[in-house]
Amino acid sequence: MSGKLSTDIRREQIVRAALEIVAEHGVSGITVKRVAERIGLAPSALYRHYASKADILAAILDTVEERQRTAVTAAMAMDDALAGLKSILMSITGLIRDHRALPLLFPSEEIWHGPVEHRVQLQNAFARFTGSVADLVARAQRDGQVRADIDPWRVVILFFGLYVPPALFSLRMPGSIDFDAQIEFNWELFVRAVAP
Amino acid sequence: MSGKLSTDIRREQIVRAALEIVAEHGVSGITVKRVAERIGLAPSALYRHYASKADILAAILDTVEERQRTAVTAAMAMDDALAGLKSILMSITGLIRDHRALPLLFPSEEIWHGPVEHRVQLQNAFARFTGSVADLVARAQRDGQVRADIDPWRVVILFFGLYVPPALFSLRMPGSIDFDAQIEFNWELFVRAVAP
DNA sequence: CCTAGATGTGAATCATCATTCACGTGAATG
DNA sequence: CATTCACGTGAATGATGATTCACATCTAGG
Repeated sequence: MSGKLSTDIRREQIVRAALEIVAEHGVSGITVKRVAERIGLAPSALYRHYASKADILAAILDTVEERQRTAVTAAMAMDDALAGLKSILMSITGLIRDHRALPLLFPSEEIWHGPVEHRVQLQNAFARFTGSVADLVARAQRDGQVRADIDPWRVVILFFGLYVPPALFSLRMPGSIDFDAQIEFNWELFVRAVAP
Repeated sequence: MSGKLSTDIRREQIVRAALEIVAEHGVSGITVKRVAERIGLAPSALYRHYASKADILAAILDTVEERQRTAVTAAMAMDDALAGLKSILMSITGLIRDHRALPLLFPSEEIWHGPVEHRVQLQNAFARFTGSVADLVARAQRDGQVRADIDPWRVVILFFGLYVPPALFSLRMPGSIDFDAQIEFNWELFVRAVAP
């Protein structure tokens, strides 16, 4: 019906479809059948483009990882460390707006107890991310934007608290929260909390 | 081998086993076979005690809900509203220590797209919880412990940020975080952030 | 002691899922 | 224009999972 398309396009379609499915049915809701019918193919056709379902998951992780990486790189290049932190926060919230699935992806069992490469991939991406955030915090401390008597790593965890709950709320109780306004609110209180 | 036991005991065993499994394999990892073998029964035996797997999930929700409810009730009875908030935070972290599964339970797809009763049950428990926290925040505002110019509901979401990320971190990257110390840290910065 | 109802079991059923494979088909390239 | 190869399909296959059921066995109450 819908003609043949190149593997490049199909791979993109598959990742996009899978990400949508995660938002609607969770990571364990990703099913070869579901992905296939969402892009109008027979299940078996997916194997022309990815060797396995695990490969699809890996591709999802790649996609998200790359967007996160560019966001972080841009933020690290900023002069104002605190502004860099806010830039990361904004990039992440943008990412979450695009893929509401995101807050379900990190804790998902399929990744953590699936093939080891998934775990390693996620852990590496995560270590890079938290490491960069910690760097920014430390820089902000040197610049007197953040009180110097606290452990940057602790601040990183607190930083996650700025967007994870809003993301979960807007996924699970949509309408009960104004995502952007809440992020803005959380950021302001965060700045207050860590101010010297 | 292990003799026959009363349904009351079996039901408790089943819920406990299922909760352990959630911590190890995620909510979608709950399997009749797994639960059964963990308590030394044949899979079919579970149906003597619960009508279905969905019923087991509901029982899990009941258990967690009840502990949360008693914790909140105690906190609401306190004179000092801010101390009440901290008391809730401490109860929740205790709950999380007992059932590391907890932070996976709330967002899980099995609950949100399973039988409608699950969704309703969870939403109600959640509404009760957030409502109580919001009450405490409002009281703290009246008592001058929290600045009065902010929306209590926003503070509630921020409050979640105090324990959700630490819980996820200690589940997924155990050893990378001192859970109790991080909670204490987050609480202190929270107090600073919302102070008048 | 002895029976009835509560517990427990293994086999069977039906569904879903990932994956494979022998077989079509279309489009670009010579 | 013909061929080739990437792309697509439907029908198996083998796992796994929830659930049922006819049948065993234990145990409490008479």
